[in-house]
Amino acid sequence: MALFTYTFVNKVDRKGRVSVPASFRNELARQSFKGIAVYPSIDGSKSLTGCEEDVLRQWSDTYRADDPFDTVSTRKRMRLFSAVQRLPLDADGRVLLPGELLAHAGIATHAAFVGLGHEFQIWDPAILEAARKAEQGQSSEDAAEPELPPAPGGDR
Amino acid sequence: MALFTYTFVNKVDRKGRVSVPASFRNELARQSFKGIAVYPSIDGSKSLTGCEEDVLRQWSDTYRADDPFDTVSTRKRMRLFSAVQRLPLDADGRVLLPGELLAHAGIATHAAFVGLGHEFQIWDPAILEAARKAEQGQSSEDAAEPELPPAPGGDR
DNA sequence: TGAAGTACCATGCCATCCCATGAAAGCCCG
DNA sequence: CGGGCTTTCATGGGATGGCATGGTACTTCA
Repeated sequence: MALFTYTFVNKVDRKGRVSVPASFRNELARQSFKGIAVYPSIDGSKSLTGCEEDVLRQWSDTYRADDPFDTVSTRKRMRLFSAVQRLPLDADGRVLLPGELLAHAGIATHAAFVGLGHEFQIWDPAILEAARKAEQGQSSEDAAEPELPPAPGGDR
Repeated sequence: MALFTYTFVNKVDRKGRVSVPASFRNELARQSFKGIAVYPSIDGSKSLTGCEEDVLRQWSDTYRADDPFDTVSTRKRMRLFSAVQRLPLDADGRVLLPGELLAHAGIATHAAFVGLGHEFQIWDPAILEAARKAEQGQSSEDAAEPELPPAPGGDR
């Protein structure tokens, strides 16, 4: 299973192309489809989420057991799957981010690939920085959750 | 499970390479991935923390079962994984510390590998010494907290 | 025929690989 | 017990290949 870590900032060229970080590509190398699955993040943030196909498949399998009359399940699946795009990697390890996705994430010239374990997110670096700051401000009132250490310093 | 002990000070060359102490490497030898996982220490100190990659994999596997709509899980994973860099060992047992991590820890020419049991930290030797001194100063008034033993004597 | 998308090629930097050196520790054997 | 040999480590440098990035040619569809 793929493991995505670290935060890489790459440039987006005029055509909307971005290099997927080499370490991410290595994690993807095992699967048959040479590309990534990307969709607007469902946590409401201005970002995109990407993962392997296998992860989507696994989620689909869990929803499969749901009651067909369960409208919540249907809404979730719509939210999750209806906007997923499978972006193929070109020969140089880049993907073309469609304008729709770029707009959703507010990405213009740079894209930050953020490793989240089995999946990753793509952010505009400035928006990401702002989101981290905002969360750090909250984290003090979040102290009720002892299992989670304070965020590692926003670097760079 | 690996057990890291003692404090080793090694040189950082112009390219940012450091030899991982041989005794640490021996502890890592069992796992498949030949390398270490490093991230800015979450205790706020000017240092890096390192561990085996297998530990990350275990964390990732537990999160993997989470519902994709669980935003708390996503936030946790962001804090856990977004700053973790996986550094492969070269043939001579060295890793390349990226400039970002060197800057965070204030490391220039020397790096102190500090064993902490199942994980370890990487410090600039001078900063480590200062931190130990500062802690020793506090330790008398800190005596109410028995969990923290007095800092061991300087290394060598 | 133009515009948009796609595949292919070019470049410069940096990480990785490979080899060399030297110091220290362990080992064997007299 | 001591001297020389061997091995393990830490360290340095040069060379090669990968990677991010930019551009150009070609294809496709309206």
